[in-house]
Amino acid sequence: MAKGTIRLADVAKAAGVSQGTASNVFNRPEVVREEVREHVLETAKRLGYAGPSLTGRLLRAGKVNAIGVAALEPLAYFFDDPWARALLAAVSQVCDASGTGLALVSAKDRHKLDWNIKSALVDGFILLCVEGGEKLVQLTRERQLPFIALALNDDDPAISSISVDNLEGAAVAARHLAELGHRRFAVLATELSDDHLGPVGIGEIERAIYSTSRNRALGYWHALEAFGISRQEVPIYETSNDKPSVEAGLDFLFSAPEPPTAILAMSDNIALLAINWLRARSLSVPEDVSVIGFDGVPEGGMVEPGLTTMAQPFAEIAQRAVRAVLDDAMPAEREVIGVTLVVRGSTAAPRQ
Amino acid sequence: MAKGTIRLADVAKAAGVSQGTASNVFNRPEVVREEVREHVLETAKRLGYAGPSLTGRLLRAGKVNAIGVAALEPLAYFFDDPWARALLAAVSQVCDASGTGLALVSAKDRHKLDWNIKSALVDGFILLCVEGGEKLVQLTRERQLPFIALALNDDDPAISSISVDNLEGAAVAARHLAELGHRRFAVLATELSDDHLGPVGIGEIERAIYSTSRNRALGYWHALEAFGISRQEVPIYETSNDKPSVEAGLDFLFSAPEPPTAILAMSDNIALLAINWLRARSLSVPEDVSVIGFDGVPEGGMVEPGLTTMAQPFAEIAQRAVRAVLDDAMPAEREVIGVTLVVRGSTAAPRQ
DNA sequence: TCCTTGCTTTGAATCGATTCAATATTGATC
DNA sequence: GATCAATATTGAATCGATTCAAAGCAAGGA
Repeated sequence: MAKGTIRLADVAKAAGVSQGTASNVFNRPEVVREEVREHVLETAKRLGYAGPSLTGRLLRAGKVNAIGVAALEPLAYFFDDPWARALLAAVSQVCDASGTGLALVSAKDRHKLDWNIKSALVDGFILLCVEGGEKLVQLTRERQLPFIALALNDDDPAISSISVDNLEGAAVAARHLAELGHRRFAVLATELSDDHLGPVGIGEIERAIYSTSRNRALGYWHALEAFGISRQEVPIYETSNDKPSVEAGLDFLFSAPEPPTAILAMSDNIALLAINWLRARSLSVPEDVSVIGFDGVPEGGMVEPGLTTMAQPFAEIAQRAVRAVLDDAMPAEREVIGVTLVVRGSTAAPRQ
Repeated sequence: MAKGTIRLADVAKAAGVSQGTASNVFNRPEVVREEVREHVLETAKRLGYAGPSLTGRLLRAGKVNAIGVAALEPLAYFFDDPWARALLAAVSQVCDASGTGLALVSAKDRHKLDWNIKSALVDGFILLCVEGGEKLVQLTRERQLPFIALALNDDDPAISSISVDNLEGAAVAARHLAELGHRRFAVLATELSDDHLGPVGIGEIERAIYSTSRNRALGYWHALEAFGISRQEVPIYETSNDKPSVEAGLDFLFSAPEPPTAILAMSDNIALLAINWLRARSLSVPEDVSVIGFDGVPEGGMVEPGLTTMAQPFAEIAQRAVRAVLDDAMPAEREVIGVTLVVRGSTAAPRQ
């Protein structure tokens, strides 16, 4: 099965037509006389021609018809992290519909990622700025291709980005629980700053470098204060969105003299881990403890009890992001999209 | 940010060097005098040159340095199905290490997939033959690129493929439970044939078109018969590997007069769903019912109790597949890899 | 017969880089 | 200052297609 050394030119010559005609047979068949077309096609088959080489074609066209999704994370991140997964599922949906290819571009190592971004055959990038967003943006800039940043922790209006309304979303989440009657809250946070885990104070929140997490915290506070709950009363524990740190956080929070009846988790991932932990301690959800997540990943609907959460409109985000990249039509600077409360079984009024 | 109309030739001219030298500056910098190199680099920056265009480069090189993973499934399948996810995570690991790009090529619609395969910019394909494997192989053949089929339900030795030893793996799983003392078994099967769900008889198993499922069933039978348990005694329920059909299967199996104490699930996905269902019915795992899965997806290790399963060596499979595709070195026809029993908390001796 | 019109086909230019044999330059040595 | 080896640079060919202005051709009308 020697890889075809047969070129379009060979087919053209063998069929006794010009290269231009041969090209048309494959690209605009309607323009060439049926008789000729069939003859060329037949010749091509006889020669074992594999069809116009993509590289030759795209060199001419200048378009790859594919977009890259990039993150400063190990490649497996795309398949492990629920949020990334949900987002990618949505993106692939959109790509599918528009016949656009999807390439995964990622590396935990900055230098490697740089190389990967430089050598990805794509027309543009969607950046998952979970971590090191600015670096990612910077790396991508050099490539001089359209790109759009998702969940970027940076307010630079020169970078086109789409993110969700963390402030308002968090407020709605906290309000939901407060209205159910909860008064003792605790927050399990996603990363606020690099290289830190554990309980965090008020000042640290305000100075947190990751604005996604910061805004969620501020949203919680804002809503709770309307119910007379001061921010001092709400312990916040910073996790790295994985099992060990979330469990450490729960150990910490539930060793307090008055453990919380309501947990505000900054991601569904954290919330799901928390529910597992609580269950293993025979604390029932939602009877003993209510848990609310953030993101709206599909897994939240598949566990028992279902996870109450603030759902991101993944489909819409994906739609806009892909369009923006493909049309090189950066949206009006920073776009902020709302999230909606989805009430399932993991939240209820506290016990009497 | 007008996309660079600046070519290497422009940079070369502006810097007053030949195009060859300019090319060397980017590709073999050590060969050009430092002074010149810096000058060229500087000129490039001044002009806003985005670096050598990939299309031009690859046209020359003939290599894309990327592989495609294809499946006859909706694109989101790669992110939803635990098995696909685990496999892709492993593949991306390998790609990462060798600096190879990864493109996802998929569509539920055969015609669309055809087009996607035709236009994917890759050096070869890894085929996930969960469904419609032959079609997938056929489509890919036309592209005349190296490919390797994973989990192919077809014994055609002309197609290079890698699969796991389903027969032996299933036997080990059943033996494990039988040795613990179980005598009442039930099987929750993955698809045996198209368009069928529900309880299946012995003859149907033997005639099943999907050899993966068939061999697992045969493996179970084989091992159990050594313990004096005939195949007639073991109910088999065919699911489509999703929540509704698995739950229907459990409803069916546990409405029997003597419900099973051990469940043989043909995928971890099924096993995990089963554990959830049992728990919701307050049947404890493993005290009331033992459950064993198949695949060894990471999720199995993250739930409580951990899932006992037959683990596929994803890393090894990925490694071999990627190498085979990249080197165009098809392995010795069909490769079959063993699976290993991983005992966790979901299996134990039955209650007295 | 000549001209028009509409449809096919041709052939050369082009896309943006890499490659390599040939040539130019440099430095060291006698 | 001449020679030689080592190192740098050049320039043209090449990869495999697409594109489009121009040319060819057949049919119909004047």
